[in-house]
Amino acid sequence: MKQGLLTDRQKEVLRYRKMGLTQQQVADIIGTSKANVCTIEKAAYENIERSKETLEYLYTLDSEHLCTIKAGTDLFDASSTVFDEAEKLGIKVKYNTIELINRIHDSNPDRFRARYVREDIEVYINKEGDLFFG
Amino acid sequence: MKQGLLTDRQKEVLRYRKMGLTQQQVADIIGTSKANVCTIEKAAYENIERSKETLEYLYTLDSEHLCTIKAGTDLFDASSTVFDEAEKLGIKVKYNTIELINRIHDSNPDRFRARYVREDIEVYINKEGDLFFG
DNA sequence: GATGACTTAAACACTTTTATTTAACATCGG
DNA sequence: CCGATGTTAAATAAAAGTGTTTAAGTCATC
Repeated sequence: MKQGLLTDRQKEVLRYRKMGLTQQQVADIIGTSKANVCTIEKAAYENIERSKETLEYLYTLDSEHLCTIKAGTDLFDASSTVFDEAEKLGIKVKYNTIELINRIHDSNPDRFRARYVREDIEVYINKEGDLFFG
Repeated sequence: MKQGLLTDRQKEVLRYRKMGLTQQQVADIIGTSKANVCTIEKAAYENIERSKETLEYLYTLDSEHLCTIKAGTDLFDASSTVFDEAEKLGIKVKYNTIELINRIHDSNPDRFRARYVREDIEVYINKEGDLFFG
């Protein structure tokens, strides 16, 4: 059983690229073509994407879909929606408004510009009132 | 490109098992042996583990190694070390002592016996002062 | 000590992923 | 237009992962 999804080759490329090297420079260092570096890098990001999807799936296993926060929504409006939808399902959300907003924000800070959501966020809830964001 | 790491078979088994069925019952439903259900379930959990490891790795990519907390260390001593080492690097840790101890502990509760660390913990830090534990 | 729930190992056919080459294509700044 | 950077497609050999069977192995409980 391999540890993690990324191969040694993929990690190698990722590390050099993170350092700011071009694909050609990485290719020279690890002794291959730039086309190959591109392919390896792409495969690495696909693996990362798949890892995220896999863990996402776990949340949905014992949770149900609560609502979708649409891109452009104000974070404060979104939190109202979450509470309303949870109430419809008869589930008490585990967090107060402040905690809820922090949790949404922390789940992926890149998805916000100030108080506004940049891309759709799927919200899941379980019977205990835990929330997950996809 | 498959979506997520889990195969349809693995998801199927996971879902039935989550419902509380025994491996034998699942085996009867999906038409195979209980030994096979066990194998599929195991493979599913290995894939989940690998997904976690993969995303963990991402953190360490834009972080640098701060220190190693040796097995046997008192958690309170460890937190002092973390602050000292971060200061040497000129990075301000994002958390206060209490938050830090909670974060270390939450990262993997099994690694502790009361206040004592049971196995070595690698600590990584990024420029923002975020900490990650490997 | 038999039964039910679960785990493990070996072997197998099968599918998917990986790294690689080569050759072509897109973009953009100078 | 040229050169650098990056992407893509097709082909291929090697490696890794999957589902399956069979047979043997815990471990707890009645």
